[in-house]
Amino acid sequence: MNVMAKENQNEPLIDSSKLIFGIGQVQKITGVSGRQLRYWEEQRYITPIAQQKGTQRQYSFRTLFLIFHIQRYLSQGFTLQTAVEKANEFEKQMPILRTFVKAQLHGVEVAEDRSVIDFGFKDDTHQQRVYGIVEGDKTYFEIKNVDD
DNA sequence: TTTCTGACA
DNA sequence: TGTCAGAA
Repeated sequence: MNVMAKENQNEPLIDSSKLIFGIGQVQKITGVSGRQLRYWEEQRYITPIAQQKGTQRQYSFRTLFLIFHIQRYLSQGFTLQTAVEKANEFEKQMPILRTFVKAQLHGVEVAEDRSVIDFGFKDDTHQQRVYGIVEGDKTYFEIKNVDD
């Protein structure tokens, strides 16, 4: 049997809601120009934190993340409109992925050649256990019977 | 110094 | 989208 490292509980996460970025920071982090950010805002693709008239824009971590992905899709050749749609779609998938991973990630055993991710039992019968194998760039699943 | 809005050889 | 101007 493999000795899995039980390193769950990622509780102490930073309050992403308190992470605010100025337009200059966003430019450096995402590579998106201020001109583009203002244009995207004008097109209502992104929305800075509610501010008044000509004050400096502030972006939430959530928005920074969205901007990052829009830029990522743009660099892949998609049009701005499509990039925005894909970025928003990805954001919808995030909570689903988070929920699944948080519930199914039982442990990770790291090794140089072959790392193993423990996804727990396949089902309620607790007869088989699912493992995700990572060998360099190669990844695949492995299901083992829990025969004692 | 940085950011804001408006404009366009 | 870049870039320049004039102001904050």
